[in-house]
Amino acid sequence: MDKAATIKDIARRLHISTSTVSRAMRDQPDVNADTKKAVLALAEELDYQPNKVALSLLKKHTYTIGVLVPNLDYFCATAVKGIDEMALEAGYTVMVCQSNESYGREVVNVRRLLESRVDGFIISASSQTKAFDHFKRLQEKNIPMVFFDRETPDMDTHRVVLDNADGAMQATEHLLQQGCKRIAFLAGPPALSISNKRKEGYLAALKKYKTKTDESLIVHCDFNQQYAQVATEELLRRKKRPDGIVTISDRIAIGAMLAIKEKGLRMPEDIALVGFNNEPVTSLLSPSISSVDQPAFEMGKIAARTFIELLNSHEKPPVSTITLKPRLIIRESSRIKV
Amino acid sequence: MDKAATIKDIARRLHISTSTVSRAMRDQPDVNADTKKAVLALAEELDYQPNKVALSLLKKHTYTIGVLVPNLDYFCATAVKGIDEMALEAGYTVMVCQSNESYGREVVNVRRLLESRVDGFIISASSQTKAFDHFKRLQEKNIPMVFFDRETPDMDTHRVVLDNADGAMQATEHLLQQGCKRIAFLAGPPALSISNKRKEGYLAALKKYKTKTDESLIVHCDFNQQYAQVATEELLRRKKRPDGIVTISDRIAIGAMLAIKEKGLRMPEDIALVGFNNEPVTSLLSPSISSVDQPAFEMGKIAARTFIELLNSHEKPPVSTITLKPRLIIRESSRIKV
DNA sequence: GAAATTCCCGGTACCGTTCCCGGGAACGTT
DNA sequence: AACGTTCCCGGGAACGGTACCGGGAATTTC
Repeated sequence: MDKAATIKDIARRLHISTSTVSRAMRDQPDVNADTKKAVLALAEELDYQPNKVALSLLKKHTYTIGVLVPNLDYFCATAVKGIDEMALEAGYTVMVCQSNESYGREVVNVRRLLESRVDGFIISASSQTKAFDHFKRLQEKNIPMVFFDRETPDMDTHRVVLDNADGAMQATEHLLQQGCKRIAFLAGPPALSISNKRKEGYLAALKKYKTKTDESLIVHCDFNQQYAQVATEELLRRKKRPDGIVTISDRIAIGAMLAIKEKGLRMPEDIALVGFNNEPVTSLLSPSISSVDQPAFEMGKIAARTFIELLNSHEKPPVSTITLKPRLIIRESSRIKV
Repeated sequence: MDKAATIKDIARRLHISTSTVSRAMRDQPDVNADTKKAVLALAEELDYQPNKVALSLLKKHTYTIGVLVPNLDYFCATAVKGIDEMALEAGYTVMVCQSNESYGREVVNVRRLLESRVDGFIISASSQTKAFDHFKRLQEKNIPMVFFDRETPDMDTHRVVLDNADGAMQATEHLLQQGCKRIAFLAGPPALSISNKRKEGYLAALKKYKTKTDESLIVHCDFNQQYAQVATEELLRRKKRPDGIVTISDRIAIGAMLAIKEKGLRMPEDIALVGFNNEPVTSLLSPSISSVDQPAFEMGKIAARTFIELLNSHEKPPVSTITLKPRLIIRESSRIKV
């Protein structure tokens, strides 16, 4: 890379001081109109761009946000797009790191981003993360951070989350209204907050409708479509098989769907199904799959906005939790024509 | 954010000079074993992390890669994952910017990343980009860059691309072998290199099988599923409707599929269909959609590796073009049982 | 006409780190 | 005893930019 033009180059060629050039570039007072014009002209000619690295060193912030996500699937990619949008508007750039749902990778990524001196973090934690020291260290250093989607227990942080319980509740309630009597719940890793919240909603709906809960109908299947398929096959082999399934993700719902089709059962007549995320694919399958929609793009934008407000306020604001509302999208997989 | 410990803090507390601390931290000679131990211990205690920003200023490189992609859909997200993987391994961090297929946004992103002093760029150009000044300026400044997927005409740059012509050729040839006589081609924006290359492959296959080409069967439909659906509806309304469709993306193929289903036509008996990208969704639809698989993850990894090699070699290596091979995955949408 | 004000500009320190150079102390070599 | 090595260490400059302070010249004010 050729060395880029610096403020010194301009100063030298114009026989003025770097201070003056600096002032001229930033449209500050205390600089003659003619010199300013000369500076600006030469800057244009040399394609001068202020060196953000030097500024970062001086001002002690980098105008970059470290974004930590488990992956870049539909939901996260959409959320990242929202973050990006907001960040760009506010003059920030974004460093995205994927943990691939691995705790070790997450720790490494935090470290790297910290070394790069990001101004703070926007985080959706890996599902395998059970220790939170790496996050707590950030908190001790008073580094701003905002969590979104995947919450972390035992930490006082800003969060932007979905009302997960409500989402699962809507889904479960819907199936109950359609006449389902035995509703299974395909959950994620046992330690995952969103999975547990959704389970609460599922249980609450059953309780509300005075349906007895059967713990054996709750199956943990990671985020794996394959695994979900196997788990569903097992469910369908039981003598008292479920007539409805609520899942915590569309991937899992698809796994379930494959198992149901394989078995030759009809959807929704024999068994109704609801996914979570409202990925575009759900509307394309046949039958199309009902799913709980979460405003991913919005969530990203709000997380970024919260983060930036956090940065700009110097008196530390109290931690806030912003909860967004899910919306059940009913499709063929659960619409029982009466 | 609390101020992080610096090398000066350590030096002061140990009554030694910053030079010595610096040497100790980097395991250099010319430092006594005891002092080194003391430095390391104190560094640990203060959770000292070298300030990369200061280093960047001094060394004139930031160990960050600017990644420019049109979006984060399946293909790009997978490629970015490959880039990320490779970058992490080599000690680089990645700044991902999405252009949302907008030329203006792309220009802005180049500028921002340049201000952030990334060491170079890995780029897949926006489909709306027809002027390349923003890229050429990079080239003039000798800033390393590698293009992947979306090529740019008239520029001598390193590239990692798919053999797009071959991919479309395989798809078209396959349909011809299945007995299709009138094969339509759903293309992308007319200026998009990958679209044009694939068109060439399509035409080459027709020629090879001595099938006469009909320009009216080539329809440009952006990357829009909706538009593809409308375009296909129009195709199907013609008196001499096509009996096969080759598309340049799975999104477009899905649009086409919706139109075909709407019309009540059978796939593949009445009309056969092949997509491009081999997104997971293609295997889930019914009928499942044949698609040309491209090794996105690999492409990302190779692009990153090429980029890093480019950085490390100081004598400028000649521009290289690495071409990866596509692989046609045949599914129900085009498998005609004879 | 002296004083005060305005208008411009330059010098210097600083951000955190590395690198180069120089030099003192201890040791070994003749 | 004089010299050369080796081992450690510190001082300064540099990276590119901004902020603060101080000051000369021109202009205004009384």
